Amino acid sequence: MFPEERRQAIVDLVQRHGRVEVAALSQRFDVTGATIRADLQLLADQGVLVRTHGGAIPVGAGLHELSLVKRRQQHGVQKARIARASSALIEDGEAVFIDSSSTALAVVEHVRQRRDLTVVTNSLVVAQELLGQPNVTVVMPGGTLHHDTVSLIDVGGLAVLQRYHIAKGFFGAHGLTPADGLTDVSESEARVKRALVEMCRQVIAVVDATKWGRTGVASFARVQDVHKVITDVDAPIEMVQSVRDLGVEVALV
Amino acid sequence: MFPEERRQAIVDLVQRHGRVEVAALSQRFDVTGATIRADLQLLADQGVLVRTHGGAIPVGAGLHELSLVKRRQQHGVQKARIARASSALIEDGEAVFIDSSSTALAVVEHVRQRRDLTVVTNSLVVAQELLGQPNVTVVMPGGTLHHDTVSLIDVGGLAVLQRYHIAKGFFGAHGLTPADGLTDVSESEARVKRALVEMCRQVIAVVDATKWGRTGVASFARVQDVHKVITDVDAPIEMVQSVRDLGVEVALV
DNA sequence: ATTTACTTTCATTTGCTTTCATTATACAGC
DNA sequence: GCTGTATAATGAAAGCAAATGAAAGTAAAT
Repeated sequence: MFPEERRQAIVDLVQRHGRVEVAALSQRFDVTGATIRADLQLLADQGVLVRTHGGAIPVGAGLHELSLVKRRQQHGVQKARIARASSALIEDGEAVFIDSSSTALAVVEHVRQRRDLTVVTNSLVVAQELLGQPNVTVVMPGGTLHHDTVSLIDVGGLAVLQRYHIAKGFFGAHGLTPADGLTDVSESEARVKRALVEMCRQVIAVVDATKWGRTGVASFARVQDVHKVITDVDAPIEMVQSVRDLGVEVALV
Repeated sequence: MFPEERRQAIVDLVQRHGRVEVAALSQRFDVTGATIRADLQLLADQGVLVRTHGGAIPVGAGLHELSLVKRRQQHGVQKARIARASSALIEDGEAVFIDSSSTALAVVEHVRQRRDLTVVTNSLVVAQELLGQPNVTVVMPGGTLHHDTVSLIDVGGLAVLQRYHIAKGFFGAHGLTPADGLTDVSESEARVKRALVEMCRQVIAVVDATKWGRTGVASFARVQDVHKVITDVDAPIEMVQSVRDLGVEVALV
């Protein structure tokens, strides 16, 4: 059995059974726990499952609200810094896109002082945050509501955005590597982002240090498609360098 | 059982049962109180529940509660009755439209028990309420966010809905008269509703008694376009009669 | 000869329990 | 209504066993 097959089998098991244990898996596939742990690590990095002590559970097992709150709290300081640096790029009167990642969400808090802004977003949370900001026009694409990310995913719904000229797009990501570019955990999510990357004159990636070197299941932008990466100082320096070598500006805040 | 699973189960319990006790939880999961307390601490820190002496109680999700409170302020009893009667018309597996009026919003509360429902709505509040209902697929049109009604208004964005066959549409209104039909307070709002009336096989107007005889600035449906009016017993009887004379079913609840 | 897949070893971390001093709650007596 | 006391809940600290990640080693494939 190839490692790939084993990993696929693990994914199947965790989906179908709701949980897997390291010990059980190591027995079933006749490998040691260390190997299983490596597999689980890999799959967790890809966002396919969630690692626990002693095993793993499927992604999305937790309430969406829980995960949103959780994600919002994690790395709060770095996110706030990244968000502040990002919002400094926004100019009055522009149209910008803000995606449904938690890092991009943090950008919203800083757009309050801008005037006559148009914010395009597929995130209900972003839209909600901007409600009651009379200086900001919020535009949303149509689509089906995705429970985990609280966002609309449907490429067909993007047609309504055609007439807007979006100056800058702020994209979060599950992972960022020089080779795979920006990646996300689901193909459907990635499909929308891919289309939106096309529509933004400038693509700005907002990713904290933990995202570097991680690869999700679906990529939505190559590094060359990105105009600017905003990340924090903990980002691995050699990876930052190779992204810079590809001609992309990387800001460490 | 993994710690994550236990915590998830605690969240489920506190949501469903309204309260949990440390002693009961520690017995149920076969761990000591100290462990349960640590779990509750963690969940309380995340804002998922509120800690009390001896246990915990649920916390309503921010806007969720807000909208609930708001909704119950005015004509609560009538609206609830109208909503209950309306939701009785919905059948499992259907696609229905629910608009952004407060009366239509009340219908949402009753769709929880339906299976495999598709709800089309341009209201962020409706979408929000249905989040976390795995049995309901939420579809939204694209558009610009209207601050007052918290809804998306943009006829262009409706294209994404073309492929859905919407069985029933529940429309609130600012006013209803035999002559002017259903009217709303803004032309832009009415324009969307007009298009949506076209798309629904059955148009159901949900209006409390105060709406009868009132006319807003823009009408979005003639009385003949409506298949059913659901209102309360306080509706002026002679006006109800003239609507019935036009061949429209009027239910007084 | 080099890469890939895996195992073994081991110091560290995690999750949990137990113990204990402190604090909150309930309620009986005034 | 108040107050003191009994009872229960709490958080902190210490201890323990299982799980873990990192590193070094082994074997097979290319």
